[in-house]
Order: sequence, then C-alpha cells, then structure tokens
Amino acid sequence: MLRHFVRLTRPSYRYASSSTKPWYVTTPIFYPNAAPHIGHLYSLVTADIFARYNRIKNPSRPVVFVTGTDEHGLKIQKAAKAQNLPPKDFCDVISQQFRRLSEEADISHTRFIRTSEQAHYDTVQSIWRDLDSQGLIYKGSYSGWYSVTDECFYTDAQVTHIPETPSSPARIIAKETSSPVEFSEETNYMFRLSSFREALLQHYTTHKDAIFPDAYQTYVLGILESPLEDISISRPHSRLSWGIPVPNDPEHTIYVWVDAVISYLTGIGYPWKDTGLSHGWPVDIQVIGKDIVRFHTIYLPAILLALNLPLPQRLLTHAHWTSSQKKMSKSLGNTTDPFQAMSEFGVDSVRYYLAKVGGRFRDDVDWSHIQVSKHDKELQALVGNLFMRVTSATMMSRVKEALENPEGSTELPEDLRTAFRELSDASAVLGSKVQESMDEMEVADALDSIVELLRLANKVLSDAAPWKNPLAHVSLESHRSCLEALRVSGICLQPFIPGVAVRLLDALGVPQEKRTLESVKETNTFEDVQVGTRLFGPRK
RNA sequence: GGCGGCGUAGCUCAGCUGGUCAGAGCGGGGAUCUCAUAAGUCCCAGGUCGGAGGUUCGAGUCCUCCCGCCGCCA
Repeated sequence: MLRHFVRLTRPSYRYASSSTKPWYVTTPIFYPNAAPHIGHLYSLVTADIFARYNRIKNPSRPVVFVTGTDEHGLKIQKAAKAQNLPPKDFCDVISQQFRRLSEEADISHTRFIRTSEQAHYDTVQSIWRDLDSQGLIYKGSYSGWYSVTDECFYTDAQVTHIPETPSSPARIIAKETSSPVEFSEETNYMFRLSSFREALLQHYTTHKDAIFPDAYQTYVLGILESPLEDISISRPHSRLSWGIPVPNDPEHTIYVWVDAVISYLTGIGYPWKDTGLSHGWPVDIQVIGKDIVRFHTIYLPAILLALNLPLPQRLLTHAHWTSSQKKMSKSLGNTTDPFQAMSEFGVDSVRYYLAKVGGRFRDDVDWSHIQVSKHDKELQALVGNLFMRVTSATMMSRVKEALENPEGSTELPEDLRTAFRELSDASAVLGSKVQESMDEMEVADALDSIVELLRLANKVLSDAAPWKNPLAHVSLESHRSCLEALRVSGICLQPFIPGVAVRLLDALGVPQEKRTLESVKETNTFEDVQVGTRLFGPRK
C-alpha cells in the first residue's frame, strides 16, 4: 500500500541570513559533452559573486561553493564513442577543461565534484533504495518517437511530419537530426512525482521569493496548478550503459538527471551523520539556467521531500547569452571561447561584463565583442586611471606641500566644500547600497552603485583641479576623498572583479582584515599607498 | 492550441510596486583640460515608450484587444 508522503505539517526550514551554518551556493552541475562555453562561465561567475559577497558580508561564516561535472548519460556515451574513447577517459579530458575554466576565471569554489566519483555513485544507489522502499518507484512504460539512428526518444514537439511525395512515402523525422523516427514503447522505472504536487505547490505559495526572478516563480506555480505526471528515471542498459546501474536490476541504468541533481548533496558529503547543517545544507542560493528550471524546482525538491530534507532557500535562474543578437550555436559558428575571451580582455573585464550586462536576470543578454571591449576600457578608466590621477607625482607633491604647511588655510570655496561632502557621503553609503542590492539579488544594481561613485570621484577631482588650484588644502582634500572612494569601491568590487579589487586594496595599503563590508564604515589613514601601481595588465 | 516572458533614443539598457508627464552609458556633434592608464570634465542633438482602445485628475507603469519576438508544455 502506498504511503501518502505529503508532509504539510512539517515546517520548511528557513534560515535567516544570520544563521551560523555555512553559507552554501551552487552552480548547475555542468554536462561536459563538449568544451565549456560562455554560458558555463556566466553560471560560475554569478555563483562566485554571491560566494565572495557573503565572505565579505559575514567573514566569520564559512562559505561552501560546489561546482562540477555531470558525467553520465547518452550524449556523453556517444561523444566518447565518436572519439574512440571509453566514456570515463572522455570525461577526464572534458571535466578537466571545466575545472581549468573555473580556475582561470578566478572562481572561489570549495568543491569540484564529478558524478563519476565512487562516493557519489554509492550515494545515488542508496537514495534509489530509500525511495524504492517508500514505494515511490515503480516500473512503468514510456512511449514516444524513437530514433534508431539517434538512439533516443523524441516528443511530439521535437519531430515533424514529412508529407508524401511522388518518390518517397510520408514519414516522421526528428527536427534536430532529420533521422526517421517511429512510435515506440519501452519499460522504465518511474518516480511518483505526482505525489508531491501539493507539497511543492504549498512550498512555492508560502515562499513567494523562492525563485528569482519572479517570472520563473510564476512559471513553476503554473506548472504545479496542473496535474503533475510521474516521470521516467531510468533507461535500458542496452541503450544507456554509461551511468549508475539501478540497484538489483542491471538491465536498467539510472537516468542522468537523477544522479546529477543529487550531486548538490554529495558535493558536501551526504549522507551525513547529523542534519547536514554543519555541512551547509540547505543550499542558500542555487544558480541555474532557464533550461533546467523543472529539474531544480520540481524534480529535485520532490526527492528532497521524500528524503525528509529541507529545500534550497533560493534559486537564481539566469537566461542565456546570445551572440550579437543571435542564439549561440555551434552549427552557426558564433560561440565564444571563454578561455580566449579572458585571454584577450582579461579575466576581470570579462567578469565585469558578465555581471554588468548579465546581472539583471530578466532575459537573454548579448555577448558582443565590441561591447566587451568597451566595458574593458570603461573599467580601466574608472579604476585604473582614477588611481593614477590620485597618486600622480604632481598630486603627491601638492599633498606633501599641504602636509608640511598645516598652518595654511583650510577654508574652501563653498562649491568645492559641497562637492567634497557629496563625495564623502556617497562613499559612506556605498556599502549599504551594495548590500541592499545584493541581498535582493540585483547584481547589476550593486555594480552600478560602485560605478556611480567612481564617476562622481572623477568629476569632483576635475572640479577641484588640485594640479593647478593655488589652495594646497584642495590637494589634500581631493587626495583624501578620492582615495576613500577608491577604498570603499575596492572593498565592494571584490565579489565582481577580485583580481583588480585586491590589487587596488593592496596599492591603497588596506590591511587584509579591513576588507570586509563592515570595514567600509571605518576610516583609513592611507599611510602606505603604493604610488604608480598598475592595476591592469599591459594592453595592446 | 494552452501557459509564461519580452518590445523604451542609432546601439546596450534603467525606469517593478501609477505623479515635476522619460533617463544612463556607448556612439554622434561641439567645447574644455592636459593631474592621469589616448585618460578627465562640461554642453547639445536624438524618443509615435510596438499599435489601438479603456480605467484614472494623471499611465512607459494598471485593464482589454491586436502585431512582432522568445521560452515551456517527460
């Protein structure tokens, strides 16, 4: 007899941001059937921004950041076969590219998991047995349009009907590959997803901000307002051998997405001896792409409910990158190699672009070589040039002169006093503005606040014109207030462009322990400014 | 077909929760500076806010219809 597994009476775990458990963020686990692309980098950078942000927001709270590769499945099996490699060897190569991408993009992940790891393997089988013992798995039949050539099923939407012609009969083919398909049926293991519809609906009704942006919350609620059908979670071993075998049934292989989503648990050591809190569970932010929303908002939570585990706190769903307004596609030849982009523009300029342009999460965003180049220049001018203006030989000598003659007048014209006060006020509130935006997942707004402050600093410096103003005190005040703007900006820029931010803070002589969000409110004496530091690498 | 999202200056985008009835950056034109990483600052031009109705004292913002684009419907 089937147990009724809806747990409506059990409170969902909702930990406040001041919770002491480690803060946990994930990228989607990547499917390495080909080399990584800009979309993968976007997911990595997005997750990294939140990881780094939380490190400077709550320095005493550990941050756990899991990324990795999902290495089973038919596409990988076929890609390996095409290269005459065993799947494991193929995955070793491609997974290494993803790991290298993470490292070269300055991603501060704490764990790179691969679903081919033995511990993950064992845990997936263990979870399968658990679900099975609860009566949540049963054998059923799956039917659809099967392609012998492609060795897979297609849905109605994925096939098209070719009418009869004088030389050929009517037929149905797969849209993607044009291979002929025929309606077939096979036996698979099914998961009782339907049992969880009410609990899931309640969860998303109660937690209206579970998914960001709102449009995806609405989308998921719409799905859950209709009957939820059980889903197939296995494939015949004869067709899919590269995967985790179904326990006690070697003729079936666990479907790839099942073991993929379990990696968020195994990435932090599940099954735990305790509740998982000390390991970081539940996930605080789960970064996902819009193409995998169902897996992460419905299938995974259903499994978690079945395992009696709290659900992820929030999901951040990002859209895709287009290339000069066209969908990126290998067949179109308009994909961008992320390694090449980082090499050409610098890691931080690429991160800046991804965060600035991609940091609103509303819809697809455009990757354009011209736009990336412009953002690269903007960043260098905003941060690099401002630092050089403030620490120039002329400026430093004027400051020295002012310091050596403290009896000089400190009275400033009113317009300059107002300008300096405005800049100081803006510096003082930057931390709060960035925190407010980031806590609302508004990455682009946070970055815009920093840019605005740096622009204001450049303006005030031009207004004051200390390089020619006869009042020595103007030099001192300009120097001090612009360094302060750079300092607070440097602290706040760490999540977005960590390399430049660290070099800036080093050049300003900011101690390591004074680089937290809290430190923005404090003052700095700038006794150890390293004049002449170049914050950006050489340019062509 | 159903559901959801989008459409604002040449380009990329803010403007969600109705109120000095439209802004920013880039690009374009002009001026200025030369402290500075060929960088800075100032000014100007540029908009049927997809179209048509409606609600309202008032709508880019709410409602209806239409047009176009995108996504989902294991």
